[in-house]
Amino acid sequence: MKLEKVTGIEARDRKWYDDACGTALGMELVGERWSLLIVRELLLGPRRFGDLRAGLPGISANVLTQRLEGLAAAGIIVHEHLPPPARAQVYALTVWGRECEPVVLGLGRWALRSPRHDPMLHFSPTALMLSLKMLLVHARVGNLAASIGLHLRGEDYLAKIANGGIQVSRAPVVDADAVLAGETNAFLPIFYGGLPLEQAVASGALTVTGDVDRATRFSTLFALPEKVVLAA
Amino acid sequence: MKLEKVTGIEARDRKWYDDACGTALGMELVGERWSLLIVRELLLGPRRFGDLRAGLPGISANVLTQRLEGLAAAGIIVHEHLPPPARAQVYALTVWGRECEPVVLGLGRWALRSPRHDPMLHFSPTALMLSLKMLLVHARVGNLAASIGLHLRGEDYLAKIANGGIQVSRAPVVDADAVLAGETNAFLPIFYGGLPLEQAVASGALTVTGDVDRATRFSTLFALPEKVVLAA
DNA sequence: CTGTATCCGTGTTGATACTG
DNA sequence: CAGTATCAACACGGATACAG
Repeated sequence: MKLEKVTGIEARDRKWYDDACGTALGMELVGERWSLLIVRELLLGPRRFGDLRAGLPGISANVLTQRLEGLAAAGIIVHEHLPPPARAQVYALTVWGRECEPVVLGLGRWALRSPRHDPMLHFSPTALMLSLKMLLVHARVGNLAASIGLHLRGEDYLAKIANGGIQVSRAPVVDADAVLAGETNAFLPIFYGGLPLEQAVASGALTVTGDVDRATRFSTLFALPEKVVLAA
Repeated sequence: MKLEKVTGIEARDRKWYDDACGTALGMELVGERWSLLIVRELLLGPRRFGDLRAGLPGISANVLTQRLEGLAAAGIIVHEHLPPPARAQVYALTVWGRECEPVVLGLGRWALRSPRHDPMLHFSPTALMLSLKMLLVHARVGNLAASIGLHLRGEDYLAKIANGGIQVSRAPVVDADAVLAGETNAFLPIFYGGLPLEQAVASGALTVTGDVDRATRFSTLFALPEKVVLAA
């Protein structure tokens, strides 16, 4: 073989920041293209290769493989081969990996003040569920308690409002007070654009079953942060 | 079938994630190589081109130029040409840009659990001051009030402990209770490694003037997060 | 279905040298 | 001091082919 191995090592060194600062290390760990979005897709539980591709518009298989290897080598995710007869492989966050959720949410909340944000782009079910956690206006919750199911791209998700906070998970929507179903992007005008839920239902953008009142109250708990005004 | 203009546009598009998720937008805004570290260097106030190069080991001038342009175009920083006779150019965070401080600190705090962290690498004065904010153990502060000056690479910094919290800034060390001076890396064993301040002074690694008692108490307020144990 | 391993065109990075 | 110009590596994304 050639000296590719040597140049490969040098290339890796060049990718690092040589900085003792934790933030620099953080960017080495999850700052590569796609890495943090892979973490995002795993925040609601283990996923398979194909699930990740579906949630990440435009990533190619080889790059996804590389990133998964890198994240696993760093101890942020683990690659689990489930035994037969399940015979599935999944990628899951480690405990430490899950601890970066506040960073993922905080970055998103900050970035959404940018005028550059375009809500018409692809929006994965996981991203939608996390956005609820990201953009809940705590002051609006009051003493509401609700368990709202979301049916997105064939999967069940759950959002639970209790004690002024919210929990989201990928879980069957049984014993939810109400269940919403529709395209992920159809939820944005309702949760963040002030569109009344009943109007979205009337237009056929989504469907509600169960306690419509509670679903309607739920739909008003969220808000996008105020946009930044850029000086010309 | 390919026109050069078209490929140029496609190339730009390729850099983005085409994702409505805020986290993806955040990675577009500050996820490029070096970008978040430039923001870090600006968190304590405006800096000049040369200051940034000095704080960022290994960045090249052309890349720094590109990143500054990108961050300015995004509205995260502004490039200010000061009028004569000052005749200096500085880069400063916008109000919105400053708002990502919690993300910078949170990412650093999370990443420092990695076994990959190497405290022997380059450490900029700004990174040291921010690390105090990042790694303060609130429970240890009690009712301590202290104003500690740090003299780092010819510049004065200030850390103020009050009301159980900490404030850091780039400011003259006048009316500080005590002033510490030394290489940035010399502070790590003291703040995060449990090395007694007096011992570091005895070894000549740094100097203390003023209220040594208070400086010593100050030096015990911080801790690195617990390291992650990686499965073999 | 779940990846892995190629090749290839292009863009980005970083080192060096250079200019105002 | 504050950038710009140039250029050789290399990483990326897309396509494709292929293996378990």
